Amino acid sequence: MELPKVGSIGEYIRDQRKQAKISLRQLASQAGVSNPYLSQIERGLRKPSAEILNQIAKGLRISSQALYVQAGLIDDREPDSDVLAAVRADRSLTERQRQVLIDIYESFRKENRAAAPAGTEPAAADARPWPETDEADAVAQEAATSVADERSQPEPKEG
Amino acid sequence: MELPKVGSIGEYIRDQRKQAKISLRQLASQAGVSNPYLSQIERGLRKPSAEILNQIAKGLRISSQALYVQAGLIDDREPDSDVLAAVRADRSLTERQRQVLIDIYESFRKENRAAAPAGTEPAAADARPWPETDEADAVAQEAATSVADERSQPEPKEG
DNA sequence: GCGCCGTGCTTGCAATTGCAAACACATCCG
DNA sequence: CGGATGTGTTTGCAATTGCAAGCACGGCGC
Repeated sequence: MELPKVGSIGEYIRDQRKQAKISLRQLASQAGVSNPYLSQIERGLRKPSAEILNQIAKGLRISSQALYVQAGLIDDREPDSDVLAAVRADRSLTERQRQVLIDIYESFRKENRAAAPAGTEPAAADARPWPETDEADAVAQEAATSVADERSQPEPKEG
Repeated sequence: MELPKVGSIGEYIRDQRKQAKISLRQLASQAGVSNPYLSQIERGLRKPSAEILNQIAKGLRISSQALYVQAGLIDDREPDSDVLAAVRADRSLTERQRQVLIDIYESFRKENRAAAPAGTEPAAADARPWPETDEADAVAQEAATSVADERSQPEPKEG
């Protein structure tokens, strides 16, 4: 149970690198690791240490935690929808914004439930990076802008 | 220049272990690492990998992130606000979806900061990513910690 | 044709991780 | 006293990390 996980982190890194449109050597340079080693990491042949992981995260300009989670190093047993709790508890959001976030989140989960029946992970290896392609994406982007603009009628912040 | 930093993480682990009132061997057993190796880690003679760190965190019943921060692997002041932490930790999302949610959330907050600077914060961009309102702050803290480690957390060791 | 620069991959190799076994030192019990 | 049993530590050693050097393939200018 040790190598398969490494594979996922490798795929994830490579995916993110492709998304950033940079070469392996370039990322290696920015991350301060050697090119061949990064190559091996991406192909799941090597298991990078936390330090290397952190460097790569910096080179990719993504959160180290995202990488750790992907590497299964933070995957404690609370992967579920604490997101909803956090969103509901976030008072810096207007009611409308909150509802949008909840809506989007739930639509995502619904989507994933349909795609991945039981216990299977999404794996994030959709090869489809950032641009909107799915319905949910488009909806989300639209909702984000439209609702964000709607701040002109702020809510009383405290019921 | 081999292990200057490691000392702090070792001390931290030993400190936490003492606080938990368990022996070195006991923690080693619970964490699934060898006793001598844990001894060396605590004395800063060895630099544990992320996996080992994670296992030790589990053995100590503390959040892995706390250890990573101590190890200087996250010291990068990553903006970890409640919702963001929850979204990042949610493994039921694909990376794409995660990015969308994060993006939307941040755009909301940005809009709100521009619209209602509830307290006139000068440059909270680098210091504390947390909200300003006392109430909101408390709630957010609660949400964040509950997500970060659902189990009991005796003392987060204020840093 | 040839050389040059760009990509990613393979190959040894020093340095390090992480462990099993054994050690030193206490404490407790016969 | 002799011997368990507890603590943390030291000592080799296989396995692994991470790198420098070099390889193979491809595109571009001459």
